Amino acid sequence: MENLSSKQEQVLKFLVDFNAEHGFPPTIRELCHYFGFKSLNTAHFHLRSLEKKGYIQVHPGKGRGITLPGARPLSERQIPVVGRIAAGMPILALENIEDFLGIDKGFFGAETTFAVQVRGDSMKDAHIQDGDYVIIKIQDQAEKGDIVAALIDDEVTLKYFYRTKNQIRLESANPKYPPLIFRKGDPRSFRILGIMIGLVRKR
Amino acid sequence: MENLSSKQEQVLKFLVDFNAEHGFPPTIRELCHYFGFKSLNTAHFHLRSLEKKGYIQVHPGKGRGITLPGARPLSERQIPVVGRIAAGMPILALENIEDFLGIDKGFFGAETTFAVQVRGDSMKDAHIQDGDYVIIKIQDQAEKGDIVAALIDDEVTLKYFYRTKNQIRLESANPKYPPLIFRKGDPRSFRILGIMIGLVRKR
DNA sequence: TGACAAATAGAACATTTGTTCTATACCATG
DNA sequence: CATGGTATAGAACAAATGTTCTATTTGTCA
Repeated sequence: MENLSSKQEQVLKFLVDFNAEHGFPPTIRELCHYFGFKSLNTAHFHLRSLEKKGYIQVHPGKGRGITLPGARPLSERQIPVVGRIAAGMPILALENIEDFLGIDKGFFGAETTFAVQVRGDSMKDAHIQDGDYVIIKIQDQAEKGDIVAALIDDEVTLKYFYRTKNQIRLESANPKYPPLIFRKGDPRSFRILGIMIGLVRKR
Repeated sequence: MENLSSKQEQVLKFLVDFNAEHGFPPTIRELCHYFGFKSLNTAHFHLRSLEKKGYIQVHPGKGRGITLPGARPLSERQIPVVGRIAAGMPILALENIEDFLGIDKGFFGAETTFAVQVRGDSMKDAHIQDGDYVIIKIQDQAEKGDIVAALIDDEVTLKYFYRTKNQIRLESANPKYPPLIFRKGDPRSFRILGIMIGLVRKR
């Protein structure tokens, strides 16, 4: 992105601050007033410069029609909670999404993430409780020892991942549950959805 | 807060969505258009109702002058991470705040919250790991069995809380650590900061 | 020095946007 | 049945806001 002059930076900062405080952007006149400009055109000019450099979006003719970066639809900002995944569906198909967590994507350090709510105590030795939301970074590869979300038939499971030459082993973090072993030709469909990068617990 | 009629809820949702998508609130006419209202007054009326019930703020005379609930400066929206607490300081004094978690206050169901990052394994049987952020709702009372954040001298500690007639007992969730007992006249200063209502783990 | 971008001023004008007043209809509740 | 909250329509008007055009100043860079 092109660099900003110091004045332009000040203007951008004002826009961001104003927006954070009021919930809507300032008018051109408010901008003028804040900086003591005596001409509307001065403010207008700065807005156009900022737009040309890609820092903001100006919507001609609309009052307070300024879009600042970071303004995206809620559904693109929050982490979706995925329930049962219909066979063949992409993970993030709307049909699979039960809810959203009020947490910015990116908070956990990855943009393509989803969450699953854990049921049962099969991961208790990894300090994952019944009801916890586990944050999964979407990727189809995993390293040994990763906690992965895997899709077995149309069920999402959370397990430790291990692989040897000719088999994949999924282990629970609870000795009560036996490991799941997949060899070539296993009739169950199997797919890695992603690896665990975080956890959220309410209560 | 007063309850909303279903129509009012729809309007509020539209306001929130519109704002998230564009970065500024809609005009009354845009509201009309979206819902197919044929009179400006219909939209105007809904805005006033929502304001009366405390869900939004309308700024008379200002174009797109609607402030939605989540519109506050970042520092007022995010959960502060508190480190060491200087003696006598209020918990949320700036001096005590190390960082912010990119999570809306209120996500965990309480407005006055803070987070502490857990060190050590003293709460491991409660499925709380070294490095986890524990979300604390600020209050100076606790019930037996609550996990509380307590200030002992100027150190923040996380423990199970129990009290009997004449003593307070703080237990770890790890048999390795002995309980802490407070009786009247204990030379250490003691204060409950709040109770645990959530947890966030990265990695 | 000439060219050019950044910054600013002033003013007229066109649009967009909010306000207010008057009415009507429906529904629940006492 | 009267009352009050919710929901809606229509219209005239007032205020807020964006647009555009013309100029001037200043500093940088070739």
